[in-house]
Amino acid sequence: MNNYPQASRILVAIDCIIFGFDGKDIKLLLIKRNFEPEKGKWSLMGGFLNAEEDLADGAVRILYNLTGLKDIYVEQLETFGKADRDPGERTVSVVFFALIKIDDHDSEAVKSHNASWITLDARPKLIFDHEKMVTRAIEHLKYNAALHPIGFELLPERFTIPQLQKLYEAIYNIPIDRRNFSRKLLSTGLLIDTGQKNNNSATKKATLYKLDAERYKTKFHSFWNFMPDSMKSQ
Amino acid sequence: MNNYPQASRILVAIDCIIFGFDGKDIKLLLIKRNFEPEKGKWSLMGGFLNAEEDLADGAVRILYNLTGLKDIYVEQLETFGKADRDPGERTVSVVFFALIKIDDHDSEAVKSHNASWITLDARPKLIFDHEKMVTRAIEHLKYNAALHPIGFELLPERFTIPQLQKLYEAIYNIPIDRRNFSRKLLSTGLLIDTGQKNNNSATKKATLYKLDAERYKTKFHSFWNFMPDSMKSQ
DNA sequence: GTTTTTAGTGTAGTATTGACACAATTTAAA
DNA sequence: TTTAAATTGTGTCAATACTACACTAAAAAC
Repeated sequence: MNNYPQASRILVAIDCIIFGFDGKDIKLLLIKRNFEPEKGKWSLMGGFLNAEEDLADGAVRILYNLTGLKDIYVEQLETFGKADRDPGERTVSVVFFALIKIDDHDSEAVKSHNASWITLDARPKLIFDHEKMVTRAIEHLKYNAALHPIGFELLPERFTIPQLQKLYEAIYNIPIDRRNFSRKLLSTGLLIDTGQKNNNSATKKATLYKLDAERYKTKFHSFWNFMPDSMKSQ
Repeated sequence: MNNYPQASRILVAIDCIIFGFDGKDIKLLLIKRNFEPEKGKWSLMGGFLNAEEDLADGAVRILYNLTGLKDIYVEQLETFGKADRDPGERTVSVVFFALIKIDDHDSEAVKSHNASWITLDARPKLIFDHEKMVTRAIEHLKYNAALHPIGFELLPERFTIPQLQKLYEAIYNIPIDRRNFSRKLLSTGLLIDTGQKNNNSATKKATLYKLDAERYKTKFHSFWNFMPDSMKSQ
């Protein structure tokens, strides 16, 4: 069966931008390629879409191979399709955006892929158009974290409001007023007080919250103002 | 040169969702296929990505073929990649989202492609997964028109505030308070009073505005609240 | 002229936000 | 044991933005 004899068949790649948060900095999971081409250079984790594989399944497969995690937050970000983007052969790359709880990942799998967590500031030069992909992903993170409750995906299941604030301060690289932030967050009704306190604090222990899973699902697509208005015009 | 001998080469299609506004309803430009496969059925305008063509150029080419327009608002929306989405052959489709000023298009080109403007409510069953693509595009329009000044792309260069309001009411299918809408719009500083009045009105003639091109560019990525808050939680 | 329809502006009450101060908790050092 | 330092939790007030309204002006039809 060949309905489209004149059309070109093209390689379809999948590349993954994987963000994590260590309590202080936003980090990217990048691999130092130990295979050709471009062996020894830094790149995003990726692979090719298989002939009979759904696109979304391909992304999950590649993310699982690197992190050992299956239930992580993934969004399709954008497809990069400049004709000359891969000098080896014409390749269209579908880029996925993933947020993971950094402590959950399988460090053996990461090590075997020659991958490392690298802060955004310290990221090396990347192959092909991967730097553009990362830039686009950072924009996406900044844009969406202000409107939708995705920040939680980067934190442990139980987290404190100060932790969440540090996360947002890292994303936007600005200081946020503690009191206004706390008021805004609690008013969303997304947070449930677990009754527990954080114990890795050297001073006053903060309350541990968890997400209200039901509300999180139903309200995910609402718009929120997680950030001060002044930030949103940036 | 074949660096990736084991990977599969796949057809890459481009499909375009083209929105227009006739002053009353949001419309979609759909084609009734006069070619195989699925001849006689309704679908989105599309085509295959050429071997040495940039992805974005492919979208512009396909949009130009159908509408005769080159400078239109286009965004990449999402790539659809279910393994079985095209029964003819495995095809990954990159979907583009376009907004056009409905009076500007080349009606001869549209006619020759067997295409028609169809209101959202009246749209027929579409081939493959095109209905999912349309649903996704409508979501995207609703989401983005509330936050960014994209509605203007559907109106003539000179437009009135009541026209703009009818557009937003059509997008969200809700009535909007005239006075609050006008105040909010003018406060963005995006509108320039042309000094002219609309003359296709049977009663009081409305002021014609145009976009402040400079402000439009620099402020495009700011968040705005074009819609009442009550709407945004839907 | 009078009526009908649409456009343009104003205002008062309410809710949200931003900028701030103060009290409470915990550990470590004095 | 007390004190200091750091961090968390809560409260208040003024400014701003939003909502729900009412009124005036312009244009054409009768």
